Amino acid sequence: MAWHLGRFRVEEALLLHKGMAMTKPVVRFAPSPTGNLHVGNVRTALINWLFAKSQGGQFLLRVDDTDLERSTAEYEQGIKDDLNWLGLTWDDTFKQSERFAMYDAAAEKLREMGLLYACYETAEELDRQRKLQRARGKPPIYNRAGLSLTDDEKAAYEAEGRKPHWRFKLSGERVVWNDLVRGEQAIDTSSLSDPVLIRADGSYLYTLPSCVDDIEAGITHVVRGEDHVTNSGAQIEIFKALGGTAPNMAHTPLLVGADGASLSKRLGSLGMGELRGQGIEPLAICSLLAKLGTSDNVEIRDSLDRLAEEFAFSKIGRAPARFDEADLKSLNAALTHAMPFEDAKSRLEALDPQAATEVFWTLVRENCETVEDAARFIPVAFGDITPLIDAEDREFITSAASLLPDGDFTSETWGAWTSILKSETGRKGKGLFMPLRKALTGMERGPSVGDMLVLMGRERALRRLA
RNA sequence: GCUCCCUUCGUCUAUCGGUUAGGACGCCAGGUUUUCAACCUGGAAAGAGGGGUUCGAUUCCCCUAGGGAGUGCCA
Repeated sequence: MAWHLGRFRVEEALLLHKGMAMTKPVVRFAPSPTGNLHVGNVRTALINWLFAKSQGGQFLLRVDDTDLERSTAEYEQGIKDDLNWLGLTWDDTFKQSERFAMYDAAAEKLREMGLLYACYETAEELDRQRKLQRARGKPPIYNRAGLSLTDDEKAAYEAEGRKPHWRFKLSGERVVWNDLVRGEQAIDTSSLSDPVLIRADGSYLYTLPSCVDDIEAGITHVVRGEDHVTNSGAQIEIFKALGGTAPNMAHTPLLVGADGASLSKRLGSLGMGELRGQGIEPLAICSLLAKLGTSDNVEIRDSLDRLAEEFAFSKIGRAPARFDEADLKSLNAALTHAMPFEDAKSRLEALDPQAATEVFWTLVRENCETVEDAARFIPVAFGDITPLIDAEDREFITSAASLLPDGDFTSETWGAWTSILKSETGRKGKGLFMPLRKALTGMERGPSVGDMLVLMGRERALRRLA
């Protein structure tokens, strides 16, 4: 037993030592401004952010807008707005479209090394080749024809008016890394096509700029979805060719829909704007996305900092996790039930200034799944409702009205009133309370009637009992 | 087609060969002397299938099935 303890101490000390020796992580989230953020994107952003914060590191926002055609300023702003709304603030941000000179220099370096070569096939030709290979049961890998082109042949293509696109020459060897989520990971680059780095129109695909920026920004960890694992294999070779060391890699399993099928079809309706419009709180989204697919229980957390404290790559599983909107709603309900008035205040004001009081909020919040649900109870307290009075209860309600205690309503009123009613009418339990609830609030469910009674006041109460 | 990854209650998961297979969410029942919510107590609920290895497999290996991803001049 003693040596056991001793051994644990040693391991712990080693871990501690490693942790202290490790430089603070720098991570980045790199969306393309060609659309809005959806839950999958947000999860990647969140995991990066949580990891950075958990280690006291930096979280950078890199706008991958090398595709000038599809990128828009609106989407870029939308992404930033969404991240801010979620609380995923960044330490620094930059756009790839402002750094073409750096990419040009990197491309030139690769050309000089003989690792970037010109190819002249058209997209259609390449497509045909791939189909042919596939039909023969072979993997559709680029045949590297461009690599053996003579200067004359290239000149002939250029004379035809063809412009080259440029591919990176993969080593053909196995690239191995220790993935923070997947463990030891190996990609056989001989099973990959040499990636196109520069299009025929001279524009860059994300592959090279991403590596250049990661090196330049000192990115220590690339954290993204597992749809990027093969990209990582190729990019590690690019990192090395450019003289950098590849960052640590972490590839998280993708999210799937509640039915276990791909989430992609649903993503359109699950933008942050949509969720916000449904009254979903940022923390509900972050809590779910931070815990889903991990060994932690999926529970609401009251702050991003708390989520960061609990974050660890080792908790993330390797199987795809199901994203269910119903889970989001129930987490949001839990958050709403306990939400402090201050957090709800401005939104209550937007519903109705009268409703923006602490008394009202703490009374109704446990019956709300979203802050906006409070709207249902505003007419009960401050306006008019249609009383629900069943024929068989008519007589009871009339006598109830006549027995209403005098004076202003207080927290004592309800108890006093119902006690009298109980002895006068012989009614008790549900038979006593439910008719009163339905008459006074017009609903079968809701917050405590006694408290609502105080809020609505004598005049409204009498009107409803009449 | 080919390559990679995955498969434990409905869901997220724990289990580092020997457990009454544990927890959480959800669900069901009861309680808390009106409802809802919250809370408390209890309950139902799982190792995809088939082969091995082993004294013993949820755990290790293989096959099958199912799911995810990649295989782009997308990211």
